[in-house]
Amino acid sequence: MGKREIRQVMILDAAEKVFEAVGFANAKMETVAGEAGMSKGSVYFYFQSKENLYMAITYRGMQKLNDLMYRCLAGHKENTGAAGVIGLLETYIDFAEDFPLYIEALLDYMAVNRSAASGPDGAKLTEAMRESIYYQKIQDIQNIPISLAVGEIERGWLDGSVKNKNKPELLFITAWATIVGYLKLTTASGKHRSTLHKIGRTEWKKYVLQLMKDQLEHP
Amino acid sequence: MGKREIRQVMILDAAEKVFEAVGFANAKMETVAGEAGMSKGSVYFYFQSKENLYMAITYRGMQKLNDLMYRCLAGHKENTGAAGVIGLLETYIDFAEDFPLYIEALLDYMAVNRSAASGPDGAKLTEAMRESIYYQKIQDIQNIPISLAVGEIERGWLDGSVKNKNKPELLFITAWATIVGYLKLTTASGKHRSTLHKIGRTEWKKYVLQLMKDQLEHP
Amino acid sequence: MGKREIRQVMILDAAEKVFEAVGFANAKMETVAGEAGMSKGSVYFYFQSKENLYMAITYRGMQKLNDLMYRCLAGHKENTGAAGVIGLLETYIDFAEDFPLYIEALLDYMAVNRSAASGPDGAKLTEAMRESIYYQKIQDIQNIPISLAVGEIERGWLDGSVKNKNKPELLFITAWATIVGYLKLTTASGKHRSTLHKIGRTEWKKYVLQLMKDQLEHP
Amino acid sequence: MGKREIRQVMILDAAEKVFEAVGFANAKMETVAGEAGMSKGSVYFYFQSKENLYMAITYRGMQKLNDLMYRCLAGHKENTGAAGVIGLLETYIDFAEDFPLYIEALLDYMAVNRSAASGPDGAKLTEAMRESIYYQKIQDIQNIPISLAVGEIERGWLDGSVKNKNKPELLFITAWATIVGYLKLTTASGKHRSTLHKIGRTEWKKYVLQLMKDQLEHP
DNA sequence: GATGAATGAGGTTTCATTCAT
DNA sequence: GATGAATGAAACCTCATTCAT
Repeated sequence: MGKREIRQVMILDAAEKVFEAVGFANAKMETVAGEAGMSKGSVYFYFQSKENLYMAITYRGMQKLNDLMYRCLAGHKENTGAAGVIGLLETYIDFAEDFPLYIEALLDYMAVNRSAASGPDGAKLTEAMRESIYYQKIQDIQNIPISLAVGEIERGWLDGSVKNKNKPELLFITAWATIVGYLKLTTASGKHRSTLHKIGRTEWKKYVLQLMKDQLEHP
Repeated sequence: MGKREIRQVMILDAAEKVFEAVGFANAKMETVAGEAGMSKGSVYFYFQSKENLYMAITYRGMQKLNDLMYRCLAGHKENTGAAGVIGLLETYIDFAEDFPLYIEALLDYMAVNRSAASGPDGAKLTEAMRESIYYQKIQDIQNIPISLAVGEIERGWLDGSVKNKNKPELLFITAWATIVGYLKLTTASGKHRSTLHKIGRTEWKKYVLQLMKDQLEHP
Repeated sequence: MGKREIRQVMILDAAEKVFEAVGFANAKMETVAGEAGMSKGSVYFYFQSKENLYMAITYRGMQKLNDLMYRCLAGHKENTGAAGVIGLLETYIDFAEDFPLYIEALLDYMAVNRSAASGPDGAKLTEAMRESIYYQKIQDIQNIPISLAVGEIERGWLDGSVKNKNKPELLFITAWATIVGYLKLTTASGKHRSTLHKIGRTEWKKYVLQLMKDQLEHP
Repeated sequence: MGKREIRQVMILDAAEKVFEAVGFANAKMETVAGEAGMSKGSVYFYFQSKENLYMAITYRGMQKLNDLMYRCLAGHKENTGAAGVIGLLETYIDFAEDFPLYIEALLDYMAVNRSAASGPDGAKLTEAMRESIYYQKIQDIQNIPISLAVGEIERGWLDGSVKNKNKPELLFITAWATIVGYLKLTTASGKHRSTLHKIGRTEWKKYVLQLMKDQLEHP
């Protein structure tokens, strides 16, 4: 890894820390630079705008997630499709716990992506994000997770481990939503996670995965 | 309703519209005032800061939700506890679809509430919100929905309609998370809702409610 | 004149002073605000950008020039066309001496106006100027001086005072260029005017007007 | 020409191109370096500051102009003084058309030169220019053109070709101003030259030279 | 000598909030 | 009470200049 890449990583690490702590809108580039141990100018040298920096982080998060999912499936080659699906979900839960900022970023990305032609105001942020060089890069890989999950569900149909005949997307999105929602309910600025109404994380995770398993096997 | 209250409501309505359209951070008090058909000074006369205005909206949302839930239960007095729970969930789904901003606001409130002592920076937002006169008012009523749900589950245990013996909170939070997550996955700035990966809203709602029913009846 | 107009004028006066002293590019909005005895925010309240402020000044200059020219012609109704032309030129010379910044601004305006589709870089200034609300207003009145001059020359043809049968524009533009050029040769940042190579201003003015007179009468 | 000189020339050529395209204030050293096919560091190695680079260009322009004027007079040794003067003017017109940036630079130089002690602010530019090593060099040769012209006029007096007995400077400065002014009226950023109010360049040049000839012969 | 990453002062613009009318 | 002009603290971003490699 060249010096250039190292410094880029330093900036990304610093930015993640800052964005996670105070949120994108409240984060100052100055703070990011300070956290990275360098000057504002350098941050702008490597990333050209605040939005671009955010998109770079989003890209990193998407890559990380895809990487984890591929890795997970690699370990489930010999297992049933159902096991693969559950493995992917567990991977996602862990990812969401470890990198809440990435989840936030990916949700923001989806929102931007969805709003084809947003209103007259507040569109500047959206515009700036779309102009980022990372925007397209993310486009290219954003559908990998859902494709993998759908693939595993279909594999489960063939090997008999998945009996639920609803659309794969229906199954997966519900699971996805549950995880995202749980994160939202228990996270403050992505930083502080806590017990919610007497339910601990481990307990919840076990319950949800069991629920998903039941769902898959439900005829 | 006196003139004062009328103007307050006009401001709240306008603020909701604006916050929903561009998000709290990007919203300008000027825009809110314009949308409300009055001057910035008036907005500050009735609400003392942007954060306070947001907390007022949050309070309004909380009241609305509680109202709907009470109303729902009133219609389920003769029904089983399970039916009551499902009714509450359906109420919440509809509430989330009709007032995504309220959901957002309530999540923000929970986040602020949770972060006991946030970091040295970025604490300003949090601080300002906690100083709002509405903050305590919300505190007092924030647990009503979950209490009602837990109550219905316990009633279901007694009348035999709920067989799942997991902690009531576990059941309810999972359902809650699923709904919140789905909203996050399909909403951009609270404004544009769309179909996600071929799954329509009605289809999804039916599926989720069925899933919840199965969960409750699962021994 | 309402309070609003008064403050606008105060800002314009201050801005003229600052722009004339250091040039548009080197002028700071802060300095303008200070010179006007108010805050930066106020300057932005009345004029929305630095470019817009400059265009407002340009518009003011154009209005001033037109006003002086109309006034001049009003005093020459009984005179020959040739006298009218000379009057207009004298008016312009005096205008140029009294308000060198206006000349500068008008030249800038013409340059922006001319560069229909400027190059890829440095076009931002141009773009910002064209977006000013004053840009169109100037468009509408920019041709008045030359029209008046051409009109006087044609009147001179009829009354026999102008014998030069070249295109009126040729006569006028040459005169115009001479004045503009002289200003350029003797002005530093529009502020300091001095004697150039032993030739005083009065001497030069007399000579140039005589030259123009000769030109008009030249068959 | 050594390698050093070659690189200097490459930088000067690039800088001229850039300054002409976007103007000195808007030009970036980065762009200059890129246009010259080398790094910013190199540009700073050969020229020590942006202002110094501009002064180097100014010096180059002054040299070029003087060279052209000497060359012109060399071809007019056998001709009358009047012919010499007209020749010099034609040389200057062509020079102005071919190198508008040089004209701009020379005017800037004169302005700096004139403002003995400019105001408290905005003096930085001026100061930086005066500190350039080229500043003095230009001082030494800046009066050559006007001296040559005055010389030719005086020669014209002797040989009878110039009958106008006004101060030579008066004659020459008026011609000079006309040319400079015309350039200002028809040039945008030194790049785009266009027809002004139906008057083409050739037509104008012919007219102006004739006008000058008449002036010289006018008793 | 050449390079280009690093710096940081400085500039424009925004917007929550205040307050005189 | 209502208004909207005024304020000024930030925040983003630029770019001339430096300097280690």
